[in-house]
Formats: sequence, structure tokens, C-alpha cells
Amino acid sequence: MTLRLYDTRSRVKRKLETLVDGEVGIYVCGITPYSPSHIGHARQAIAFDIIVRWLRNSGYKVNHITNFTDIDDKIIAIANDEKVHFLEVANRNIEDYFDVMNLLNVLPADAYPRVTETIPEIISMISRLISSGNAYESSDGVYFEINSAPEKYGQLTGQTLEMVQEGAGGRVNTTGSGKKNHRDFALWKFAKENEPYWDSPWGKGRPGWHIECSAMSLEYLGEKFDIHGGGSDLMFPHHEAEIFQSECCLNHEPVVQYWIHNGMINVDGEKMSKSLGNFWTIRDAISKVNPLELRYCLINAPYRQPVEFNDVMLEDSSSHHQRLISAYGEGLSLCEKKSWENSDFLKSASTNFSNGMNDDFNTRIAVVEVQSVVKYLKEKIDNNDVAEISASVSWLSDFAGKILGLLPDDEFILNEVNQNNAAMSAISDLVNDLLNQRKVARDEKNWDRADEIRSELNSMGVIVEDSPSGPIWRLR
RNA sequence: GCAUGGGUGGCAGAGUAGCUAUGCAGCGGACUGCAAAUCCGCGGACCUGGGUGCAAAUCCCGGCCUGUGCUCCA
Repeated sequence: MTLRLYDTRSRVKRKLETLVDGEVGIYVCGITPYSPSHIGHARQAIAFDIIVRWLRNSGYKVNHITNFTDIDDKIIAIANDEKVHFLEVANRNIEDYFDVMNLLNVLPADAYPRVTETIPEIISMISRLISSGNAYESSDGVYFEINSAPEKYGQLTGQTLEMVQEGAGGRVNTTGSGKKNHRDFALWKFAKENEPYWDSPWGKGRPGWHIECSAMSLEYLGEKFDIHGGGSDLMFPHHEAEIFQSECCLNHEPVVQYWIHNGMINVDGEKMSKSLGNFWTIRDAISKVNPLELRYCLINAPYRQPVEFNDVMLEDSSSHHQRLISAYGEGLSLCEKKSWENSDFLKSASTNFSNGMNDDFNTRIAVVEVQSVVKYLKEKIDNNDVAEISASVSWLSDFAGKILGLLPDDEFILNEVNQNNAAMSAISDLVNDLLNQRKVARDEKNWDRADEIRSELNSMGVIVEDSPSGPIWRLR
């Protein structure tokens, strides 16, 4: 089965055909680092992380670029409030981003260009747009002139020039005063007081919001590239602005072969936002569950759908993930990993997994297959079927681990298992003694005493379960 | 208002024509002194009105509801 992906511009799933055979260039709009990262950033990063992992697994050589918009109004405002340099604000949030992404097992992109390190390229692009007649200089900046390429309007959102004109109403006054037309957007903004700036042919200032992505994608991926991704909230105006800029500057279309957009996070049915007070930072979430459990939660819906997020969902994912880890860890401690190719069950699970992923990266299908293999593995552990245990562990390592990124390192897991074993052996004499006492009580049908011992063990952190072959105990 | 998605069982969430989605929750059973764990089984859904088809959750048309975008946003 071939890989198909949904392209926002053509609004259909299309077979992936790359510009260079066997290679994929992908640019994903990154964050504006004005505050610590929230779970929306996590969802996006994880979605594209898995997309990139799957492309690589499918044999593509992937060049994955994600940027930082490290200069913008909010960053400047915060820096001025705190009386620090704006890069201090940006840098600390970028550092936080890398920290949490690492915890979430998001593999690093191949490059992380930053606006403040791309100024010459941005200026050069603006110059080209001016000379091609697509941009003009005015009193407060340089603007892209929509009327120079009206046919490109609404490529991603289906809106027409007339619609926005009608709907614009009262907002016109609030937009840049030097615009010829309210739909024009800024390429270069002249510096006001207390604002950082760079020199340019038009005066001191800084880039507008959209131009940096056009410049950076051109710089890193060239005049045409395969995939451009980002949050669905960036379709308008940001990505439409990019289409104007890149295609007019480079004088061909399309520059981007496939546009893909991830859905937002909903909390109680509504988009998560600061104003609604339903806002979760990544740190908030991982103070409740471990980061890989959060990762599990965020891939529970296909990347394009909004994902429901709340305490219940988080707890649910947490217990699912724990099932995965405990079965995997137990299997791993029992035997060496071996190829799963000889197992009909696992081969069919692989096919289902791959078909799901090849159909626009449907991680929901992938997760269902992981769940079914976990169930299978537990069954085989109970039956002591070593061949299938080692094959299942290997399968999970490949699919739940390498592709979905849900597993910590084997060493880490084994270490946990060993630590657990060590802790258990340290108290085993004591526990066994109590269990013997409990057995005596049970034989005498002294249920009160038996339950008393069980709750005593429980308060020590020992969980006792009676099985047909006698009591089994483990640590909480 | 315009644009663009979506409406599937208690919840989450697949599935674009015919064949059990799945998980959690619920119910019943096995096993248990009880509990837990595990296993087996069960029930229950396709917003609505038309249309096309031998056959529709799935395609077409209308309606209703709803998310998102149209302003900074992953």
C-alpha cells in the first residue's frame, strides 16, 4: 500500500510523490517562544515527529526543518516589562521547549532556524518582491500587495477577496496605517520606540510575521519542497501569506507540494485557550502523568482531528500506557527480542498498523494494533510461549517504540524491572512470613485476621492477589 | 454573515456501500471466604428528511446542531 496524505490545498488525500525520488523535505512552522510550551505545541510536535518517523521507516531520506519565530510583539512586550533583552525571553522559552520535547521523546528536527539568524535572507526576499512588483514601501513598513496576485487568495481556506473585504468592517482601522489595501500584510515593520531593529534598505525595523517562513524554507529546502506543515490555526493568514510571498518571489507554483495541518486541542469541547481558562502547559500535564503517557494521550486521535483533552482522558491514557510498559518490560526480562516475521498474528498486526499509517498517518489505528499486541503478549506470557513472547516484544519495540515513540529505552525498562525485583527480594522474607501467617488464618477460616494481614501488607505497598496456585504479590 | 471541518453506543474514537472496529465504563459468568487480577460472554450507535442502489453510518440533495477560521495563535 502506498502512502497517501491529505493536502489542505487540494482538499483530498493524495499519494505521496516527492520531488526527488526517495527524499522528503518537510518544513513545519514552529513556535513563537513568548511563554512556556503548552500541550498544543506538544500535540503538533508529536504529530510531526511521528510523520517524520514513519516517512523514514518507509525508506525516505527526510530533511525536517522547524523554525523559531524568536522576535514578535509579545516577546518584545514581555522583555520590556521585565526590562531584559528580548532574546533572553525567547531563549529561555526555547530552552524549555527543547527540555519538554526531549521528555516527550520527540526526535530533534534536522535544523531549527531562527528569525533573528535569517535577517539577510529575509531582506533579500523582500527586495525581490519589491522589484517584482509584489510589494511596496510605505510610511510604516513594507507591505505585500495582494492585488498583485489576487488569484492566489484563499488557496487554503477557500475564502475570496470579496468575502474578507465584506467581513473586514471595523478591523480596517486597526491595521497598518501605511497599507494601500487592508488585506495587504507586512513584510517589514519599521521600528517604533523601544523596539529592537535591524538595518535594511528601507530603514531600521524587523520582519513581519509571515516572511520568515518563506525565507527559511527557501534557505533550507530550496525553491520547491515537498511538505509544509503547521497548526490548522495557521492556515489563514500565515500560510496563505507564505504562498503569496514564496510563489511571487520565486515565480512558480506550487512551491509547496503538500500542505498538512494538525488539529487543535479541545478542553471540554472547546479550543484550549488562555482566555477561557482551560489552558494546560506541558509542565502542567507532566506533573500529573509521565511524559510518555501524555504522548500516548495526544496520539489517540488522528492528527487532523481535534483531540479531546481533560483529566479523564489523561488518566485513561496513563493506564493504557502502563499496561503497555508493564507487558513489554515483563516480556523483555524473560527473553531476547527476536524477529516477529514468523508470527502470523504479528504479521497481520503489522499490516494493519502500516495500512493505518499509510492512510494519512492514522495513529488511532496504529494505537489499536499496539493494544491488541499487548493483549497478545500478556496471553503468551501466561502460556510461557517464549517464541511468541520474544517476537511480540520485538514487534512492540519496532512499532510502539521506534514509530510511535511510546517506549523508553530497553535499558531503562529493564532497570526498572530489576529495581523492582531488588526491592521485592529485599522484603520477600518479611512478606512471605506474613503470607504464611495469612495462610494459617485462612485455613482456619479466620477471615478477619487474614484480611488484617492483607491490609497490613497493603500499607507496606505490597499488593496481594490470590490465584488458584496460591497468593501472588507485587509492589504497588 | 462568509469559509472550512464534524455530527457513530455512557465516554473516547476508527470505519466512505454488503463482513465483530477497538479501548474504557456497564451487565452476566468463570475463578474467589471476600477483594483484586485474569479470562469468557452480553447489551447498546451510526443527527434528521428525502433520493440513488439488490444493498448506505458510508454516495447525492435539503434541514438542524456543532467545532474552527475570518484578529495574535500549534
